[in-house]
Amino acid sequence: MRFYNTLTKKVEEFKPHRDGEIIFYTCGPTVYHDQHIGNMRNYIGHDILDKTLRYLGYKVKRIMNITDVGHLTGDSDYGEDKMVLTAKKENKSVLDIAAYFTDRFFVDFDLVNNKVPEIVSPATKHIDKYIEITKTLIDKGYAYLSGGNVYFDTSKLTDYYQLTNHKEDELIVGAREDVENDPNKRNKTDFVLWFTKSKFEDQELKWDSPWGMGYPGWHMECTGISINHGGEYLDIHGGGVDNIFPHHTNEIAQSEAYLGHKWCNYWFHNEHLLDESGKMSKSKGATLTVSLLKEKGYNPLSFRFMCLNSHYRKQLVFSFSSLNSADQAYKKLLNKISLIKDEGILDEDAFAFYNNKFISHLEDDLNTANAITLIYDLLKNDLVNGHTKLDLIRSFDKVLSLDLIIDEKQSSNHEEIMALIKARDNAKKRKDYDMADSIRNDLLAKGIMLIDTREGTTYKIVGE
RNA sequence: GGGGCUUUAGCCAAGUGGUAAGGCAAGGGACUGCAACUCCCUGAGCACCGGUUCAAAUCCGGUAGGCCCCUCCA
Repeated sequence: MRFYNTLTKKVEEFKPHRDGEIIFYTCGPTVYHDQHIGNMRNYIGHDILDKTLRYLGYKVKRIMNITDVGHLTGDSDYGEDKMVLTAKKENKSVLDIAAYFTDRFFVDFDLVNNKVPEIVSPATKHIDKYIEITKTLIDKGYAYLSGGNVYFDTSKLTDYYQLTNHKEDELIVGAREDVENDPNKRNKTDFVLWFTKSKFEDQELKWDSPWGMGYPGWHMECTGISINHGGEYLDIHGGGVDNIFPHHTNEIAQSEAYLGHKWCNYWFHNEHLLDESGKMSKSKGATLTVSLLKEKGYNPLSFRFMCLNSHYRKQLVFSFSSLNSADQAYKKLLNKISLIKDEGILDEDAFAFYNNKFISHLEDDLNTANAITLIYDLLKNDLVNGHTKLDLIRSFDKVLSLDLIIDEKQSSNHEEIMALIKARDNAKKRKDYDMADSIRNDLLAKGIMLIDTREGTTYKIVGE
């Protein structure tokens, strides 16, 4: 398995710490708002990596956090906690808001057939760990108290910028105008581990700590959760490209300072989904979610199909015309597959041949576009029998998760449907087209679409 | 100002040294009571300029355009 490692900036062979076992951490959602389709593209990318590793036979333990506390707009104490802001606006408690958006997130997560990680943990469940880590960092001299808060001292590290090519002198603090400088910091890249002094006196979620009542800094949760659930060695840590700096950079800093050794060897980052005006943003008007696409009549899997036809490390511009195109292509593909007759016995050579090709595409930095193209090649190959084709596609779908095969041909009413098809054929022979159309329409209303082919009529279940 | 990515047919998109996958759309044809579906056929010399090479979309240099990051962010 080879994929691009942000840490080394190249595509490299993946080797976990323990043979055959992988600890894989994904930065999860901040639940003060809905996650838009761009966020979902990122989770689809992680899902493909997760499922590919399993397909290759690895035992994967995947961990994802839910950020439900302390996500300030900045590391200075002058930000505003988004959870609190939303709670105030909605007149609900912070945890109510978090629970609400967490549920909504997983609805969309499921709509695009993402597999839920083994461990999903809210940040608020690991406060003790954050305190312990912070305490240790102070003891080791990596952290200091200033203005009531605990800061990580980035000047204590020689390779703080290992994940990026930034140069200390060239960093512009406040490249964005909404960021204010924090006078409590010794170095401009220092960041908060624990807050006690907040100008937000109504901060709802606070915990006791050696430094007073307060709450953890933004970067701490991923370190705490991953170490609690994954141990001292992480194999893969993933997220969106925007998290490379400062979030992941700071995670590495505090985690390795705390552990005293190298923490995670592989960093996996997904590029952004853009809209026609540039980067999708939570603050840019209405949030386009997967659920909303569904309401508009799109199959959420068409969106997944669209994402998989592109590469996860390439920016992808979202537009409804490209979604329409993907939607059309996806439907056609399903049609073609539904017409495959389950004939013959498993052709093991053909299975191995195509399966190996499929694996080699995924092993090549997750080339899902080529993996999908392979299905088209397979469909066109007359030398492979239907049964083998179906087995292959069913197998590929373990990774692609596009619901390519609906095994419902033998559903309870199969006989009944076949009888109706026969009745329609007879009606057609009598040229009683009103009757024939009526049978076709009745079945369609029940979600069964008839397909006339040269070899006779078949059907497929279209649902709804 | 610094760092990174990107530019392939109308559109989406593979391809990282040997003379351009696939899909959508479009046109033509087959099938058909009609429709849908399906099947067959048809298209680009790879932003531009220069270099390396027997050979470049693929490597190097430059130019132009687009995008992202540089403490909200997937």
